[in-house]
Amino acid sequence: MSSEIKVTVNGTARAVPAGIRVREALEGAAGRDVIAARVNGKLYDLNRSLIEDATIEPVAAESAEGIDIIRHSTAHLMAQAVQTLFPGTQVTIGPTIEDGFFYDFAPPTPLTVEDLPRIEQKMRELAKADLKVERVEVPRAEAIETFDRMGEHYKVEILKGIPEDRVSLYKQGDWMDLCRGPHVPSTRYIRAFKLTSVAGAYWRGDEHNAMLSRVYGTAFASKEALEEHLRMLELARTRDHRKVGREMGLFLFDPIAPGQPFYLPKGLVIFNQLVDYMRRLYRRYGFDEVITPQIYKNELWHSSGHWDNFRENMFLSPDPEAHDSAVDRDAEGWRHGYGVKPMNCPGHTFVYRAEKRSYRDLPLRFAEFSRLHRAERSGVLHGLTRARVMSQDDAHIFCTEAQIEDEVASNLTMVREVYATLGFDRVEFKLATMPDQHMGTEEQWRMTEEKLASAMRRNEIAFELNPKEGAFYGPKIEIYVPDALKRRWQLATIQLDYNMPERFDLTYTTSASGEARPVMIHRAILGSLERFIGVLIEHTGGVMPLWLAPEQVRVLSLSEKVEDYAGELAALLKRHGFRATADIRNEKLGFKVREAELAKVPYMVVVGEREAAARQVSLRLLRGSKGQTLELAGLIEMLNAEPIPA
RNA sequence: GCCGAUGUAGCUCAACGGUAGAGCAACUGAUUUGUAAUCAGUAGGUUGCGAGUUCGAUUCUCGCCAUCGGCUCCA
Repeated sequence: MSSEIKVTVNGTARAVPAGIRVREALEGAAGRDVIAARVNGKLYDLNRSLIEDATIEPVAAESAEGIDIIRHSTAHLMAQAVQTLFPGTQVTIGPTIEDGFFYDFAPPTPLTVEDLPRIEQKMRELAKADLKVERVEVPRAEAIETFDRMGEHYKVEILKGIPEDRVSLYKQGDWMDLCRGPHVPSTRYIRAFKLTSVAGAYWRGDEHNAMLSRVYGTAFASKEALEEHLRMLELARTRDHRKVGREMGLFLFDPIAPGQPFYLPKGLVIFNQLVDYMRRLYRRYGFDEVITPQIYKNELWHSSGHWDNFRENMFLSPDPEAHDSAVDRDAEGWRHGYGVKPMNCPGHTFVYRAEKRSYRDLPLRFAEFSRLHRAERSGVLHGLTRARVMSQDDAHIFCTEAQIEDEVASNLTMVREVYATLGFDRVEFKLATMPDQHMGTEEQWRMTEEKLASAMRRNEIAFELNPKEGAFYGPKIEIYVPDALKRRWQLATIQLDYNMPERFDLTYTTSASGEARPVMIHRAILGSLERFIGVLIEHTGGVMPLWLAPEQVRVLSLSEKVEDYAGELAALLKRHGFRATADIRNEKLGFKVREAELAKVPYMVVVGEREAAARQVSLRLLRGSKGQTLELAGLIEMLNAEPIPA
């Protein structure tokens, strides 16, 4: 090894002594905001020594990589604080996540939220102490011995699973952790963080393993960025659909029916408007709507595979006519009993089989909005976004192999149209490919995956791969939508299914008078109406476009004298097809305006004696302009001009 | 289901080992109102449910139910 190496920074190469630290090698390029560096493409600590020629790029704290490093270092800082405060606590893993980090601990007694302020305080002390973060490489066997001596059994288990002979340890003060790195040069670089919650989490995500205490937190390069993030979280809290739904009188939940919403009149307006919208699209895109039974004999679920794969999530009932309706679900009474459908697909195969199908009939597109019930485990319920009953804008397309691409392409066009209409302007697509457990040959899979990819390319859709995440019966396109609060939701999916047609022995007559098996495409665009409405409420904060607004116009009367005029106006608006009400209560205008604003009524129409005399209205828009005076015809015209998607 | 927390009036919250209180909402009355809360009064609770400890439980303990934050699963 020569005693000099060549480093290239910002395109300028120079010779430096071997063993120089990255920070020194960067020289002037390392400003105060640089926390790490990319060395020959790999992330390095600033404190790490260089032993060979290198091209070095500084990594700024604010960059995506920089923030990730800060979060990881903050997780370490937190672990150090926790182990200092709670002796006997073992550390496990502490990765960064989408907008923060967590660390799983095995403490003598579970951590609680009350512990967070103390932990944060200790973290601040440790950060202030400006502990140098040092990387040490040791043989794996030595690391195992070290952690074993420390009583860190989880770390030992992790180490045993690492293939490399040498591993890196990070030390700060008297604390040490196994870590790939890189990290900030010293704890002083960690200045903007907040611990957000504690939760139980299983070791390695397996419920058979020990329950650990997971502490979530977040960290940013600057206090300002942290505060911005906390503001977003606060906004998310105020927009929580469970809260907004109650305030706006859209739906309610009651312990008498866990996980199932009671749609109140106003909430059902939104539901029905969405369904109507999809029905209009179905006419244009060639879908036929059907309604299939809600409750089937369990023979169906045996055929479809749901009995084996989905039974835990189904509401089952013994045969009410059986003499012995045993409570044991494996007993005969249950096997020959009934199950409430959790999906529409098996039912649709019967619609397909209603006639002998020919290639000329295909593609057949059956849509259904029926309610589906799934016995979700109690701990996962979450308002409308995770319910036990839902209606999907579900459809199953039966087509030939050759038609797959066209059908998928057409549905992708529909997906984009729907999301653009509903105000989700960014949509992300992923292609989930063959999982390890799958039916059919690898060759078939590659071919059909290519069809899905090609359909996306035809729509000029850029997509990522989601390797091995397809269903066992076919690949799928996963569609993600980020909402106004920067959270990603998966609502829509398009899935190919070779399994269901097989199980129900579906066939069609080919042009050569032969028999062939159709392919089934499962697809939903809004996904479940319930979840979609929940997401829509949080996306919009409850402020709906006119066509979705439960109450579109509210006429606010100024005094008893114009009560009749207000009532007449509301009636007129209703005749024109609008959802209008009149607020003729004995209250001041300011009070009525406030209530209409809180109810998020898009159009407020104020009438006093002036307006009544001239047969006009004074218009106020939700969170917008006020005081515009209009003739009645002008008002109707204005309302009619609002877009209603077709 | 598992871990942690919570459950008091329709809603938001207070109280506390000694017969539960406020604001908003509701109802009644006064006020007749000009673009985000007019005033006064009335009514409203087996403190989630069930046990236990105690002279006495909303308060302490246990079980159940539900909810919240996660795990897991998924639309």
